[in-house]
Amino acid sequence: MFYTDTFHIDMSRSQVTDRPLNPTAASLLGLLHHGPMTGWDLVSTAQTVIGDFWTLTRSQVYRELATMTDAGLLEAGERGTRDRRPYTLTDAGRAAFAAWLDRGPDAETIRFPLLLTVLFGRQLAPGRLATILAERHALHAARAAHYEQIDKAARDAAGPPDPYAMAVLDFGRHYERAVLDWFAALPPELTAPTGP
Amino acid sequence: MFYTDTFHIDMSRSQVTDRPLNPTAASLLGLLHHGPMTGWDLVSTAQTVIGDFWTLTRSQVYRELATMTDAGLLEAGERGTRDRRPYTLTDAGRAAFAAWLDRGPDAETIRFPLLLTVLFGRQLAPGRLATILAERHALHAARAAHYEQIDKAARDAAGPPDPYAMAVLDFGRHYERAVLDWFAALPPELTAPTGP
DNA sequence: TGGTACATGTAACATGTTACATGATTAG
DNA sequence: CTAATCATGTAACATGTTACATGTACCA
Repeated sequence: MFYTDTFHIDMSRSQVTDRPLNPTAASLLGLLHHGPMTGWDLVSTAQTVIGDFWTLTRSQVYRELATMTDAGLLEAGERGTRDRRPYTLTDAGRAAFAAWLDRGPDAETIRFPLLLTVLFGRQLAPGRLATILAERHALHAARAAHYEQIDKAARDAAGPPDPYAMAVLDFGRHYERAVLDWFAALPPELTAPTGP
Repeated sequence: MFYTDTFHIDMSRSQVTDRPLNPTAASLLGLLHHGPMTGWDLVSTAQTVIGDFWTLTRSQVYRELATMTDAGLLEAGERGTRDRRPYTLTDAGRAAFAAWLDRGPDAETIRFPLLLTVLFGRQLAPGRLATILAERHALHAARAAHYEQIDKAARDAAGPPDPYAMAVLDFGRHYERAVLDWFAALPPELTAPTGP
């Protein structure tokens, strides 16, 4: 096999212990505080809970679970039906998460390809930029509406909402509203369907 | 040497031609429309022109320049003083850039580690989240002020400002203002220095 | 009994980051 | 002539993405 003879891979995995967690791995640990979950569960939970401001893929999740298990931060349970394998936090995992959380966040990275398009927009055919902007605008309007809807649902729910989760949601609302405002403030030269 | 016997690296490089450009590579092509530049020039130019919404590192730039040269999108000039090596757009490079630009932008990715910290904030020691938030707030306030300053300078400059560049700058202003608004709207439970 | 949704994982590759090595030019 | 800055690049690694392979359980 190709995999079994790449010994250095296992070496690097076993060294994970002394490297600081990455935010993706840490998030998985954070989610596992609610109880054992399988990779599948984690992917879908993460998607809904942090998916709006943090992307992760299935592959990544399984990889992080494997390395964190090797590092002793997680314990893999017995495979159940459909090969479901629950992962449980260990004390080391809990400690690693607490340490990560307390270190404070890194700076955010915004990567907004639309701004590259705008910056180089003069080189597009007349009207093409306007089309692109209109498409993007529709997308952000939909997202903004989506957030408002979630916000309303959370407010209408019984009992006081979790202020931490609400703060995160509120960021999404502010962000999308800012993007919409920006669209609205664009000069007609850029948004005119016939081009500048 | 280690490098010379990894033949497959050159293979993958030569296949770059038929894969679509990535936004980082495309941006370099975009910048090179103003004339030949060296890797160093590109790094510093990119830093100021797109650095606020697109990160790139020196290593990345040199790598992209090498692969794009192999793919025929660029032509490497003679090394000048201090080994400065200017890269020039080829017609193929111009065409590749135009095609990339016309395809329209991908969706943006926002990765905001602070939101992870907030989401898991309940697990921090009392007051710690408030401290972190205050630090971040200061940082964003500074950035917002910075943008306003650039905006003012651009407006005061002689001649009409480039509407494309202004639109990009304006996004930065909207974004930072949204972040500041979000901070201001956070509930006291999260921002109280003694913790919730 | 056959299709769809569930579930796990590897392989291969693309992109991003950090650290290191080397040398040229310029200012003092 | 020496320290700071300019300039290029490789090495090593970390992270992110896409495609592929495999099999299970449920439901019509």
